[in-house]
Amino acid sequence: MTRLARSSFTADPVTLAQRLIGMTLVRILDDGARLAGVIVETEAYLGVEDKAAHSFGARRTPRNEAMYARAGTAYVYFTYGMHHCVNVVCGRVNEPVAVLIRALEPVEGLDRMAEHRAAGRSFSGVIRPRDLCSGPGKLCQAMAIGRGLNAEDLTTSARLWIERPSSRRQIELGNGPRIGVAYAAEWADRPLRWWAACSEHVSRRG
DNA sequence: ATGACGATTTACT
DNA sequence: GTAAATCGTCATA
Repeated sequence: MTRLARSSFTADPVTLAQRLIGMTLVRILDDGARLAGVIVETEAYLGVEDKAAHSFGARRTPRNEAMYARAGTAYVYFTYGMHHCVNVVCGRVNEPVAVLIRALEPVEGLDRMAEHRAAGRSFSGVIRPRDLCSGPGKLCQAMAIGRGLNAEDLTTSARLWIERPSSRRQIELGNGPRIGVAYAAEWADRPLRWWAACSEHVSRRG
């Protein structure tokens, strides 16, 4: 497993969203524990023209500032009053495009992930692996990704990065409209979401 | 200062 | 399937 370098992130978001499927997201906790999951679902956000993107119309605020940073920067934001989502910034500097990581197949540290997911919920019981990281908010909770990791440089960070597996089989991809962007008018139906067709860990199929 | 709104998840009918 | 939870952010005044 080798960490992805800057050059792997400078692609356009449509290319990167597909390229990231099958890569591994790695998170090192403060106590040194290692959590990891294979990326199985992504969405591309195309920037100033994209009505679903936080950077639509070249909007630039303290919240989305990280979208304007170098490719390979993490953009973590808080939404719905209770969830975080993590993106990988790509493209060129000052071109606010990114890829949202929507689901992981958990592979390391499942016990710690379950602890994180169990916190603050009424249901107390066993959490099935497929409920650990099968959504953008879920995976951030499971991997303890919060505001403290916003603007983190994934190419140099000791806490968060992406690895390429030593051997990766060809992965069949599903493709369809993005989730939760009905407000984006003609951009709502554009097929900018991809997932690993064989995975049981995606947030939704079709 | 105020109000509307989420790149979601969960519980419940 | 539908609806509630919950609060930071941003546009407007």
